[in-house]
Amino acid sequence: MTVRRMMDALENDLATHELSLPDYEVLVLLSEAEGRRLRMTELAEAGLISKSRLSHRMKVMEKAGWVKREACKEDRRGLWAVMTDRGWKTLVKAAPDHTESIRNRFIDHLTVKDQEDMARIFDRVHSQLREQFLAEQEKK
Amino acid sequence: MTVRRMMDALENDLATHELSLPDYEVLVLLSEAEGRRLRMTELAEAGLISKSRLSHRMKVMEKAGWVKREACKEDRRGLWAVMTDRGWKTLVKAAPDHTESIRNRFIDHLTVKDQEDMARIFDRVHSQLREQFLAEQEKK
DNA sequence: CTATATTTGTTCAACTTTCAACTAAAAGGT
DNA sequence: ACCTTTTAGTTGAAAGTTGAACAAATATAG
Repeated sequence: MTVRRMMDALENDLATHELSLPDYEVLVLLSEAEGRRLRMTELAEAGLISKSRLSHRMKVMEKAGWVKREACKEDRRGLWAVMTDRGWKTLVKAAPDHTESIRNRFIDHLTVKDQEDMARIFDRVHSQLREQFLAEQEKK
Repeated sequence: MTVRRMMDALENDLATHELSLPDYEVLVLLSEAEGRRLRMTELAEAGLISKSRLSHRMKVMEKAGWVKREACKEDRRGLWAVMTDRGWKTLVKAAPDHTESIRNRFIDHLTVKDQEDMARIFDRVHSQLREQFLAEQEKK
């Protein structure tokens, strides 16, 4: 419940920049990548979304001009998802507000110790989930 | 990211009972209510979803036989969302597994102190978000 | 080499969610 | 009483998501 409200609030704050949270995340992932580009599959996995969903989403984001898809020479099945300058600018403009809104709604209300506790706990849960996830994949 | 993975895992675990997380939450809310019934609007607000969404979802859940809608005498515009026996049974069957899966994927990996820390932090964030939410509503 | 299996990304159909428009009943104001 | 506004809930179209089926390219095994 808390988490849901949090997400809603962040989503809402991002809307000022005409971005949805999922799209924002895609841009962040690309921005962090070597050459601001990732193969579609890498991007989908990194973003924890399905290839199908990414494919659809890319169509929209491409039309909006934030990204483009480029053929991949090394593997002719593949495509590079590339962030455009326009996408970069949008992200650079949105990021400070987003960070600010996280700060406002979350971090500022915690003591330093709280933050450390959170980090520790999330780390633990995260690695646990990854393990379970991998184990469940195995079975297939 | 951690949160997303967590939700995905829980959703997945619930699928055994043919329930989605949102539907499960609706059932839980009804189960906790006086007479296992709530007015549509109350339910939507409690579940943090839109009335329209609830309306659509209820149609499906009604067809599945978990809930039904009853006319409301006091206010003839209104409807009661009522949990059926069938819904109750489904919930009773699913709940232990769901709890178990939360335990598995989350709680068991935390010390008692971690749990206390989490609770404290979430309480704080939650009440903060509620305040901000209310303040933002005011402006309209 | 060649046949088979796997991987990459897209597409289609079913379903869910959102947003704005709408009906009907209840409340309020004059 | 009468007219306006608000509230309850639904609807329909558009947008988003999912999962299975698919074509094309590559990798693997005999």
